Amino acid sequence: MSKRKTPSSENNTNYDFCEFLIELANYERNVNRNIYKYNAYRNAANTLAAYPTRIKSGEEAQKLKGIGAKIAKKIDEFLQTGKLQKLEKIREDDDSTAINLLTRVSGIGPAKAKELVDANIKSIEDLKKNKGKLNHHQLIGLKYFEDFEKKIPREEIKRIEDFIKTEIDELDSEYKITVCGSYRRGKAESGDIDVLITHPSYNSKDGSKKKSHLLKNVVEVLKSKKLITETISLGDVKFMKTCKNHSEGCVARRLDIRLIPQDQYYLGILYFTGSDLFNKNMRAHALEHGFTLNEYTLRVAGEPVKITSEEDIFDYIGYPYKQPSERN
DNA sequence: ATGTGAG
DNA sequence: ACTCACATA
Repeated sequence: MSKRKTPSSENNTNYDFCEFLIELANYERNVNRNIYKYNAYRNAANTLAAYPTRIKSGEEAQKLKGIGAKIAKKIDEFLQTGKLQKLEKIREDDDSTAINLLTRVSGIGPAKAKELVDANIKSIEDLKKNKGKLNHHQLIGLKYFEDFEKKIPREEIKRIEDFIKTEIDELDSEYKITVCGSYRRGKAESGDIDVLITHPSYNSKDGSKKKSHLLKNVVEVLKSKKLITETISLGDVKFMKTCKNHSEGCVARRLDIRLIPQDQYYLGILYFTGSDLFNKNMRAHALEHGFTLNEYTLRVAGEPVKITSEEDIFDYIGYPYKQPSERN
């Protein structure tokens, strides 16, 4: 999974326009720190992505909501020349490419990247010479810069899954463990490993009770067994770190472990299995039928519905059940 | 309390 | 879209 989101893609006759608009949007956000222009370009891209027919001129596009004279002009230029002067310049610009590079380091976002570039730190090499400017998370991102961009083969995740299940079962057999994300959707490779755990003693209703030890204990075991080698962050419910798999030539991986209250487990699994687009569509369907669906609860008229399986959620909102592999 | 970053 | 963790002030 990459850090940047690329939304509008398939069966979109205006895909090429959307592409350059999104590139411009990212430039405005990451380099100029102008969130308004960013939103304007994103809006325009979404409008064009939803438009059923091929746009033939800027004039035609300008009739659409969110597209004004400036974007219309760019569409004309793109139609006539196949490219944009402005984008060509941006792609050549030193600071702009440096910011795009630095932003690929986990923990470095647009703000930090800009700060670094302003201090004339523009490459991974420069970063290594200026570790003092980085926080804990960013240091790990730098250390494993290459590793974290490598995809994780399905078989490796499977081995890690089995390992975690075995070790945790030994710790406390009442834990339930599910590996979600694209792995659960059956993909041959994934960007990271997303593990959801729950325990019968942890319920969203017993509120104030601190249950963080349930997550910490798991992390401790996996640390002692050398699966977890570094911790990026460790909160009460969410935990991210890197793990090394000895048999895989020591590539560091991102492992994300979340503790979910038992009564919200299936909603969590649904949410973290994705895909993003699938979730979006399913939530939209829920809304149309008077439900609200999020990561934690399914509600009818504000009242939470009791869920005891993933199928339950589909049943309640009248959405045809889809196997994880059909949610791509 | 606020900004940042991740997912 | 929304929430969480962390680092500052």
